[in-house]
Amino acid sequence: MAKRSADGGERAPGMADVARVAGVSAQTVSRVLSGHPNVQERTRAKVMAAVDQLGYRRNNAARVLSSGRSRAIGVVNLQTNFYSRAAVTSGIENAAQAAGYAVSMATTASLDSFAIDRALSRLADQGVDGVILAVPLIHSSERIEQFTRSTPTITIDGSRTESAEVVAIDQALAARLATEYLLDLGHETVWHVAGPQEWLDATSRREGWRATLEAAGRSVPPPLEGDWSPASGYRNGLILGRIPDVTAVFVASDEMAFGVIKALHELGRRVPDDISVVGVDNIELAEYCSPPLTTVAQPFAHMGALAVAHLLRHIADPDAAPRPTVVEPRLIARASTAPRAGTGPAPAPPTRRPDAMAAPSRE
Amino acid sequence: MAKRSADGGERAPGMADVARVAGVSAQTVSRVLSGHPNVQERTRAKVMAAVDQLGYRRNNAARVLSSGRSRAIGVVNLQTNFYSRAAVTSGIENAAQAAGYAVSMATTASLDSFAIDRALSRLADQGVDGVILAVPLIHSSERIEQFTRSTPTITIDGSRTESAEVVAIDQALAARLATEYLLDLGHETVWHVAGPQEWLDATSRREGWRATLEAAGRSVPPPLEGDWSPASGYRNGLILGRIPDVTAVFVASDEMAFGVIKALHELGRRVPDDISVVGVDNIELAEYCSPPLTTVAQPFAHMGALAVAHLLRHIADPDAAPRPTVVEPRLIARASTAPRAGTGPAPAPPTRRPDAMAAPSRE
DNA sequence: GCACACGTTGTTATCGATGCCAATACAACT
DNA sequence: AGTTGTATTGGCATCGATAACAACGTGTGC
Repeated sequence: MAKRSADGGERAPGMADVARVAGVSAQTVSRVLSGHPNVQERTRAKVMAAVDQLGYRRNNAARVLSSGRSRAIGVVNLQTNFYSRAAVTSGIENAAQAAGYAVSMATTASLDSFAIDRALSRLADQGVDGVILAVPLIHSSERIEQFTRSTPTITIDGSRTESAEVVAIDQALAARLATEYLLDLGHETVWHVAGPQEWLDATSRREGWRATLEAAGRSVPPPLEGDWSPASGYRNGLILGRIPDVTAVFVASDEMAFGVIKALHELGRRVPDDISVVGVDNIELAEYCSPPLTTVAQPFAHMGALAVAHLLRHIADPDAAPRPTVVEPRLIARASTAPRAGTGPAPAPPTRRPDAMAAPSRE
Repeated sequence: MAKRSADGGERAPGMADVARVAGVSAQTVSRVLSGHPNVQERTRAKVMAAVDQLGYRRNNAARVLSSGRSRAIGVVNLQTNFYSRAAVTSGIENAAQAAGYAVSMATTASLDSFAIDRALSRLADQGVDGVILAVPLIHSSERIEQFTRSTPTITIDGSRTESAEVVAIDQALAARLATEYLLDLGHETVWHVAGPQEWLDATSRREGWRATLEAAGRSVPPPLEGDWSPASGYRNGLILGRIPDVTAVFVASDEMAFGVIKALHELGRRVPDDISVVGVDNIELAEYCSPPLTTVAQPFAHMGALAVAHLLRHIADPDAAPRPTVVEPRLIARASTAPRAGTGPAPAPPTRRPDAMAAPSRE
């Protein structure tokens, strides 16, 4: 019944053992270890000495049971190797760790509400204090809504439920930055390879792209759609490359963008000479593949940290008003884009200075 | 003191509540929920009905405290976005989840024993049943050894401690596959951009490369060294590209390999026409960047799953004999490699039959 | 000089589920 | 019929820490 260390019949020391060695009560040991202010310095020292001597560690399960708080947060994530997911997760872990919170992961292979509900269930069973939902929530369900109502929840990337706070990157702005940059280079219009439309950020990018073109009075080509994978970019590239009009493409992710570029190359269209390509994400390889990819950098780690901050605030004060937060992406110009062939060496003055390269610091 | 649901004064239902509604004892509820065999079907149904009606969930903390097992495993990981780390982690999460175990993450920014010890501490505080150490352990420490002695631990990628089981990819074989492939293409010798030598898999690759060259009676060029980043590959590529002899390079990771290729391009050396490049990892973009990268694929997800399987076995039976396991990598030939320039369409007879892809034999 | 406040420490009840053991019921055997 | 066995169920102690409250000693103000 009791937990025993693996190497013998010895049981791990408990607070009572520490208390005995230090000559105080268990409660005092608890106070010392929790950093409670009202403890005499001498007592504190005695306790700490006993703790060191016994190699004592507090039993987390007992603390959770007793205090009702687990000091753990859960993250629901998609089971993929997308750069963006990993980057956000990493930001979350750092921030949580710094705040003294543990992170429990629950990945889901599918986006249907059933699968997501299962992931949330696992986290609830773990007794997490709060949850960061880092997957798009296409269809919410009654069970999910009930969960978000009873457990502090932050959603990332635009998953929307009634009772959760949202932290997101301004995807419409990302699309606008990319599209305007291409228009400023003299391209007549800009084609788009979108992400899967179940993803809210994919639809936001598509709408941002469309709105930008319309605002500039340009024709809006029919959007293509991929699934974020390089392979799907490649497939779409094989289509785009066969359309003579195409001189500029905004692709909804870097990984798809490289697939597009590969296909264009195979069809004999040069990038950027014949066709300019802009991606989104600024993955680490974006600068080192050929050609270096112009892209829109997203502050993933920052967003993860922000999500944690909001979540902890929400845990501390469940009644605080939700406060949606949007962080801004940034264009990074590289060599996959060029002035439209025929417009000459001096492109029309850009609406924004292309100075984004100045400090391309990754986070 | 008690945990209350966020939306009111109601406390979450406990086993006693379920028992009352079902008209049985709490103990019977526990048995039903644990899948204990000796429960009458009628009783089980009554209990399940009560559980549904109340929306009851077992309190994890109480279970852990009472049973002494947490059904959670910990993973120590490096705080980076390396593809390999993410891929292994994903394999671990799937396998753990399938086995009904939760996963707790602890990332470390540095590899020194102090930082790793802190990560292990956090996991120990969480009360995990076992740990997968997915970072290289350069210097073990007494505290780390003590931890691995008292907690089931599996190390991945060659971190070695006295008392932990090891699951690893055969890195020497990976190096041999790459090097032999290049020699078979007619290259006189093969240069090497190694990973940071604190990483055991980096040194294993370097030694495998060296041994293969020596076995073939070739000269062994001085190895270069990067830090896994594309940028470091680029820096090394700027050096390699200035050495006329170089016709073939084995780079210890795909991301560095693309950095190398970019530098070679900038120096006017064509890949693969002038210089062949082989990477390691088979990241998703390897096929879609230009040129498509010949690389050695590593079964990351499989390794993660294997690590979990071993760990759970070890948790179930702490006295079982450690059983180191090695899984085998696989060469994937793409377009970044070509027969040595000047050897004509028919390369010199290879030192080994170029069947490396078919059935990689162990050494 | 007395009452009161405050800082410090100890005592007790409690969190919620499980392990162990006992008790019951009912079937199967000698 | 008596006895043994087995399946099912309940009672109680327990896991290890914390919350709430009580108790103690000391200083302070009136």
